[in-house]
Parts: sequence; C-alpha cells; structure tokens
Amino acid sequence: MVESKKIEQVNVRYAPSPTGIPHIGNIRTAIFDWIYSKSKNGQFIVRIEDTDRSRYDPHSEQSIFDSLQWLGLDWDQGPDKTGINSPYVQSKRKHFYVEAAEKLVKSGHAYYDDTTPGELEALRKRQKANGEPPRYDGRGRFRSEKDISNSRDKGLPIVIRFKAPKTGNLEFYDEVRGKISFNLSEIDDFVILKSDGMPTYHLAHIVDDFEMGITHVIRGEEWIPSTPKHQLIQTALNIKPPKYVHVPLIFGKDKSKLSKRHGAKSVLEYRDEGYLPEALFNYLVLLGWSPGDDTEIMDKSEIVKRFTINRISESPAVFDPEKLEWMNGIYIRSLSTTNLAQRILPYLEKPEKDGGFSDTIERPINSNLLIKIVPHIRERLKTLLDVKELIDFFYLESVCPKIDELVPKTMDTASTVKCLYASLNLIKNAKDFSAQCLENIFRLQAEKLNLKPGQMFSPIRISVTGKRIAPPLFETLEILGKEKSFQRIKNAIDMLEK
RNA sequence: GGCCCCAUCGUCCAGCGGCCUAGGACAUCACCCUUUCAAGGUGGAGACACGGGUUCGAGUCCCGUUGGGGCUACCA
Repeated sequence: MVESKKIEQVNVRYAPSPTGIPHIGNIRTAIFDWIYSKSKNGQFIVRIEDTDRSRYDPHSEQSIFDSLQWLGLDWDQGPDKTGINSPYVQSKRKHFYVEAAEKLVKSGHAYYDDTTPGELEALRKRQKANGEPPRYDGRGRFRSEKDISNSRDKGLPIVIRFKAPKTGNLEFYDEVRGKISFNLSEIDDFVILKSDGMPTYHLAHIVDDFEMGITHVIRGEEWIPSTPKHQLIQTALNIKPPKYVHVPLIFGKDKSKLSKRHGAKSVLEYRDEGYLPEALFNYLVLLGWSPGDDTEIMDKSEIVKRFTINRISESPAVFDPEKLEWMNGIYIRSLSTTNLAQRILPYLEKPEKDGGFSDTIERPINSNLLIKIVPHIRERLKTLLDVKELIDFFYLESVCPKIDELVPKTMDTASTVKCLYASLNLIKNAKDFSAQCLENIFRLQAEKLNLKPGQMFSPIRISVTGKRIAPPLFETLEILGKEKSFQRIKNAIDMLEK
C-alpha cells in the first residue's frame, strides 16, 4: 500500500442569523457550503447565529430550515440534531463567549469599556466634521478597574473591546482571491462582548468555528474587511485559522448587493411561484461558479463531482430572473409525466386566494385527468404556477368565451356560426373521438368550407376552452370528451346568435 | 471621505501568453416548423473599460487611471 497522507476531515458550516427569510444571495452561500462538504465527504453543519436579540425573529428561523430542506441541502449537524458539537444555537452557547472574552481581558488583549452610546455618537459626529474616518478612539483603554465598577454600580452599559494593535500589517490568504492585506491602523478597538452579555459576530463565530472544528469558512465577500479582526482574535486566543473562501456577491439589476430592497425574493417565494428546487439549485450554483466548460444543465451529483473552489469566480454576478425561468422550463420538460403531474397537483389544490384552482372546482383535484393533460402542456410551462391558467377549463363545468374573441378577425359572425354548426355535426357524428381522427375530419371540413385550417380551428378552440391560448385543439377535444365538447360549442353558437 | 474587492457581449459563464478573425447560454432580432401559445431548428446583431509597461507575442502577467461594488455599529 502506498503511504496515504492523512486527509483532514472537512467541516463546513452555514451560519445564518434568524432575522429574516433567507433570500437568494444568502442561500447561494449555503449551496456552496453544502456542495463543498459533499465533494469532500465532509460534514455540513448548520448553526444559528442569534446573538442579536433585538432583531431575532422565530418565524425566520423556521424558514431557514424550510428553505434548506426544500432545496435538498441536508445537514449533518444542526439544532435539530444532537451532534458532537451541540448546541448549534449561539444563544445557548453564551458561556463559551463570555469565557473567551474574559480570557482575553486577563491576557491583556481586551478591556472593559463604559463609553456610552451617546458618547460614541458624539465622537463619530466630531470625527466626521473634522473629515476624519469614524473610528473608536480607544479611550476605554485608560479606564481603571475602579472607573468600570463605578459605572457598573450606576447601571451604565459595559462592553468588552478587543485591544487592536495600532501599527503593523496583517495578511491573510483567501482561497478565491489570494493574498489580501490590511494595515492595522485601520482597525479600531471593536466590541467583542455587548452590554447585554451577548457576543458580537466577530467573537462568537471565531469561538464556534474553532470549537466545532470548522476547516473552511465559506461566506460572502462582504466579510473580507472584517477578516483581520477575526485574525486578531484567533491570534490572541491561540487558535489556528480555518481556510477562508469569500464568494462573490449576487447583485440585483442595479448592480448592488441583492437585498429586500430589490424585491429580492426569498427562497420560499420561488417555491410558491412554481420553481423546481433542482432548477433553482442549478441556476444559483452557476452564479459565481462554473465547471470550466460550457455545461449548464447539471444535476446535483454532477455538480458535486465537478465542484472545486478554484473555479469560484472573483467578480459579482447579477441575478437574472429570465434565465432562471428558462432553466426552470428545461427542468419541467425533463420530468416524466407522472412526476410532473405529482408536482403540479399541490399547486392546483391550494385555495384560489393562494394561487390554486378556482374554489368552484371540486377537491381533491382529479389527478387521472391531470396525467392525461400534462403531456400537452409540458412544453408550455415556465413555472408550475402557469398550469392553472392553462388547464382550468378541463375542470370547469362550463366556460364563457368572449364574443369578440370567438369571431376571428378574418371572418364575420355569420361565417363563424356556420363553421361552428359544422363542427357540432362532426362531433355529434364522430365514431372515433381520438385526436388524430378528429384532426382528419376537421381538416376536411375546413377545406369544404373554404377556410384555412387555422381559421376554422380558432373559433372552436375558444368555444371549448374559453381562451385564446390553450393546449393543442384536438388533444383537448379528446380529453374533454364528446359531450362537453358538444355542449360548449353549442353554447358558443347560442351566444353568437343572440 | 478612508480601507478592501472586482472589471470579456445587455446578463451569466469559457478563455488561465501563441489554438481568439474571442466560444457557449439567457435575453433580443430574422427566418423555418405550426391549429393558438409554447417548445424545437437555423441564422444575425452584440464584449476583451482606458493608458502604460513585460514579452518575439497579451483578453490572458505587472503598474496606473477610470468605473462599479463592499465594509466602515454594542447587525450579522
């Protein structure tokens, strides 16, 4: 046996904060996390970063898990599991952070500060007025133990700040961009433990990533500027840093970071609008990564197989809803009839107000009928939500076509009525009600009436479906059946003759 | 303002010094197919931000300019 290098177990985490429903940009990071962990046979860990109590929203915490689940991003460790690194919620790990912060104070890397928010604001204001960069001036470094305990007695808020070196250079290696360096004069004494006893992100994630053995921190590019702070903490705590993978941001149409302001939709909204999770996954992974050739349509396993960090791009990507829609169509068309019908059904079942079928249509929805319809609408769909509009006439008792739509521009009412009467006869006398057969006899009839096929089919289509845009006519008639087809054309004639 | 990151068609990507008169995809336009709408097919238009280097040779490496973005909280 060849000597095998011991390969380090890869541990990746997705660490969202429950302050809102995950949107596209946020979940794309989770996708990268997941893919990378899978590609390395590592662990995918979900950790909830709820250290900001004022912004905490329990509802969004649930939506985080719903989003991951829907996209098929299964996690190996997380709040719902009792893993070796439990608990996976920061508010339940407070003691780790307090301990670390106090340790830093003892070792002289941090200090208590009783500067009030008001004083801080005044400081920033003054700096701005003087054209100076707004930065904490380190005044707390000179507070004595006595000062602090006095303030504490007065009930003033006390924080712990990290004592950042004033000079020198800091450099770190980003797996996507290479070396990035900062001047330490840029970094002020930042807060690591807030006055409510909770840690800031900077402290909390460093402690947790270390405790949980995270090997790769995959996060958005917006974190690059605070990475030196994280390095400082690591050095002071004598912690070996993980590898950093800063992925490019996703932009909205206006080329700025995607956010709610763009109407950036949450993952769950895409679900509700009839997007397939595999399509969204595929589309999103292509925003900031490519396999190196022109392949675009790839399933999860292929993506996992081909994924490498060095193919993550350095530049931001604009989210293009149109391309997502196109890709969704590709995935819809690739589904088998029964599978597609199964996926469509829940959308139809929903109450009318939530985008489902009209409430006048009986539930449960007839799925055998749906399976018959699906082959004829498959290539007409961009989203599963499109289905309703396209096929509701199959399920309705009757339809009411618009008179002005019934009469083609190239015909008048009299000739339209004539054409419909002829159709009525054909339908009544048809022995074989198959699409193929119907098409034959209707084409023959058109010739007799001296009409172009399209000309003749149009009034029939509208009579029967109530719509201008519909699935192919003869398949529609076949599925609808003789009786309903007859009835609806009859009804259209009545309308025109009135 | 300061710091950091980024820079190929409108958009997403390919290109990692010669294979590039720059390739693919979405969108767009034209045509074909056609019973509506789609889907599909064929073709067209469309980009290396700019200026300096390095090199026999630069979209590809370096520097600068410009432009865009991010960060600059007791938010993450």
